[in-house]
Amino acid sequence: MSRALNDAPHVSEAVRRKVKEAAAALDYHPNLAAQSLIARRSYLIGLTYERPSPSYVVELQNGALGRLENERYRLVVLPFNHVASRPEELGKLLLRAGLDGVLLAPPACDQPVLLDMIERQRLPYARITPHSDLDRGLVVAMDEVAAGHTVAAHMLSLGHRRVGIILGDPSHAASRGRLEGYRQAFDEAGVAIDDSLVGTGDFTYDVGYRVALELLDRPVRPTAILAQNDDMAVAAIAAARDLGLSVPQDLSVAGFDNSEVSRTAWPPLTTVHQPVREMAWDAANRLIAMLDGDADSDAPRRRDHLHELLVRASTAAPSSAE
Amino acid sequence: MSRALNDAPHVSEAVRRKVKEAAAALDYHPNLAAQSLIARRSYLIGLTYERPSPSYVVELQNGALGRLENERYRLVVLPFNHVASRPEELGKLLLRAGLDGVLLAPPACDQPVLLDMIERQRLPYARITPHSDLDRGLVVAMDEVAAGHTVAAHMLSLGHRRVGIILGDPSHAASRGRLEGYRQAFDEAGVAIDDSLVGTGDFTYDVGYRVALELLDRPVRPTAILAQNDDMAVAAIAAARDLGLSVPQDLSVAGFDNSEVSRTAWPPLTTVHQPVREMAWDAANRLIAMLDGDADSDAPRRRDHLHELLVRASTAAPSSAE
DNA sequence: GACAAAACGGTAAACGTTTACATAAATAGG
DNA sequence: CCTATTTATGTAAACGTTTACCGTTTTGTC
Repeated sequence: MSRALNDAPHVSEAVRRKVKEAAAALDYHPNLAAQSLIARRSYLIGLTYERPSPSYVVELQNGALGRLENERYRLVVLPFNHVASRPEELGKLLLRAGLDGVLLAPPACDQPVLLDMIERQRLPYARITPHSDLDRGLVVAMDEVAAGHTVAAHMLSLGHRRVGIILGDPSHAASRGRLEGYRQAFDEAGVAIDDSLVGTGDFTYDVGYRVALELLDRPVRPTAILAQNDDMAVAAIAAARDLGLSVPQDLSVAGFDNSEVSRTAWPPLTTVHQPVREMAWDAANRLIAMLDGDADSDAPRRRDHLHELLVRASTAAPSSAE
Repeated sequence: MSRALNDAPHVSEAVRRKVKEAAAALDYHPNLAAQSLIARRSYLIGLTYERPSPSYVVELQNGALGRLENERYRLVVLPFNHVASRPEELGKLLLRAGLDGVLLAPPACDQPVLLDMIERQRLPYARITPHSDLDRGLVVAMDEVAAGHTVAAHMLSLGHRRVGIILGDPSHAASRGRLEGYRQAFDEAGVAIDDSLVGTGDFTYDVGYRVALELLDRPVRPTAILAQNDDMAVAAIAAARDLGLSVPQDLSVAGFDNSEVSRTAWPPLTTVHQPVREMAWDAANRLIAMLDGDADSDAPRRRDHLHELLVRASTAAPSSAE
């Protein structure tokens, strides 16, 4: 009888014990499908991602699993690349997987088509570090402003004053947030941002390289470059090298994302690490809260986590000759 | 009507189309719990592992996912470390997760207690690279003999004749298999294994170091060492360095496993890579075959995959002075 | 055009739980 | 001791599918 197993009221202690003993003796396990059917819940949470970097995927997964541990929920992994690459395909897969909710990491979390499909079916979801539509659904992100502030403050504290900036794609919220953080740090240090030293990239290596060349070609060269992601930062290092400048002696460079390339680059890149595990934990946490109905309606739909600055060999104090 | 959606016979084309259109219009998705209930299947396959190495986990997962793609089955990840570390706990979790089958990677696949529990509940399972009880359940492994052969043949082909061997824990099947492979390669090359140059370790760094010191202390020093895993191989490198020998000039060293340390060691270690992805694919494949009932009863319960030799900087021809 | 056979469509039982409800038993109050 | 109240237990409906069964319609053959 289900009442005994589930510690429901209106059942005597004696019967409860007997039932439980019998269940243990037969090693009986309740049928989850039947429970799901009646509860109208599968107790399955999906996780989609596409990042090729193993460490990212594992961090993401472990974060979510950490929250799901000791819960009834189980984690189903649904990587994007294992499916046709069209968001509609992923959407169908998600909707057919019978999930109670889904965690969306980039790039799935930024597919409006996918979000439309999911919302249409009323499938609860949480987005991890989305780059656009930041007010849609439950969002867990990094505080880009704070991160930008930290990395800029690091450069300024080393003594750099002529600092070049390579922006990412202006349509990305991260790009604007990081720039805002730079601004705050410059303001606090009483240093003005030299607009002629601000170039606009698009997060790709190639464009980053071109912008870096332009910045380094100025009559008064910057002593440091803040790039809004690692790809553009390594492009800046390459550009510097091609101009006969060495990093960090002649030029300090900092990136963003703690990507694989930031570690393998030479010199290794000072960069900002996203607290992936923590964010995934939080995303799972808020999704569960939503599913279990004890969602604070006054809880913010978006939550920002703190970054971590990784100081590596690509930044140093400007040489006194400068 | 379910017959129309499921392309069952005895339903007219017209009705079928109409039903399908209506279903699409309402974007109806069949309730998986109800389907599971009647089919007595959850279409969930579990994956347990404990390896801290992200690349291993991702390879494992991607291999399994690669096979599950386009199947009804979904993959549920159940890492060991996220649970209490006792195998009984993991067993309970597995049995309660309502899985149709489970893929067991080390160390879970080597827990007799766990296997007992799983078998008792008739939960189908496949073991990936088990180290003991190799004839229990469905087993997907690396052909250790072939791998041992390859790495030994590599050493011999470089010209080494006095080759030291550091065995792993003799109770591990891998240890015996790899040694057998060494033997075959030596036989083929017409070189005798010098028993005085064979030491027994236990796969740990410390013991590996001690054994390596002993081997290198012989009056006639070996020019190469075959270690049965990477930890012991890097221990051998350390031992050589402590004796003033440089690798690979004075001593060539090869390991096994392509572990993290084999890449970060200096010099990077020549080692044998397990085809993890491929094995996970195969494990999922055979598990599915079993679940779907089209299991060849004459198919072997164990399958060996081919390794991959990674030649890196720790092996070279013996210096002519030797 | 009649008959057999095949194709089709409707109905209901079954899957294994939970839960609401009804009934029965125990307890308490008058 | 009887009634009112609480507490315990049994029963049946419900969850959303699939499938077996049965009756009806269509098709094909002579």
